[in-house]
Amino acid sequence: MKEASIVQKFTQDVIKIIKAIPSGKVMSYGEIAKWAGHPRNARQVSYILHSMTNKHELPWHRVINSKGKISMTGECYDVQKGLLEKEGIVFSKKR
DNA sequence: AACATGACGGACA
DNA sequence: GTGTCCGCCATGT
Repeated sequence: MKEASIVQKFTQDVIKIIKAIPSGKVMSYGEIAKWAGHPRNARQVSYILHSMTNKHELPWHRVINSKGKISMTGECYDVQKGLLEKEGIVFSKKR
């Protein structure tokens, strides 16, 4: 009875996809958004992660941008890099 | 309702 | 391959 449920449909879908990411793999926001049925909502995917990270155990560290690198603003970048390396993931050292 | 913001993506120089 | 600009769209004020 809440239209919000429809909006969260996108959120739930994104969460399910991210949780389905296998170890040693990474997905870009655009890819996830496209699989969720909203190929232009890459930005919203990042927004969802911000909202869910502390409520769901999402491997958000496996979610990166299309450039194959982490974008985040802040120290979290270092945390992600460490987690990714622990998963066996390596990306361009430049930038 | 309108404006500003943002863990992005793609195109262009 | 790197740097810069524009566009997409939900969320917050």
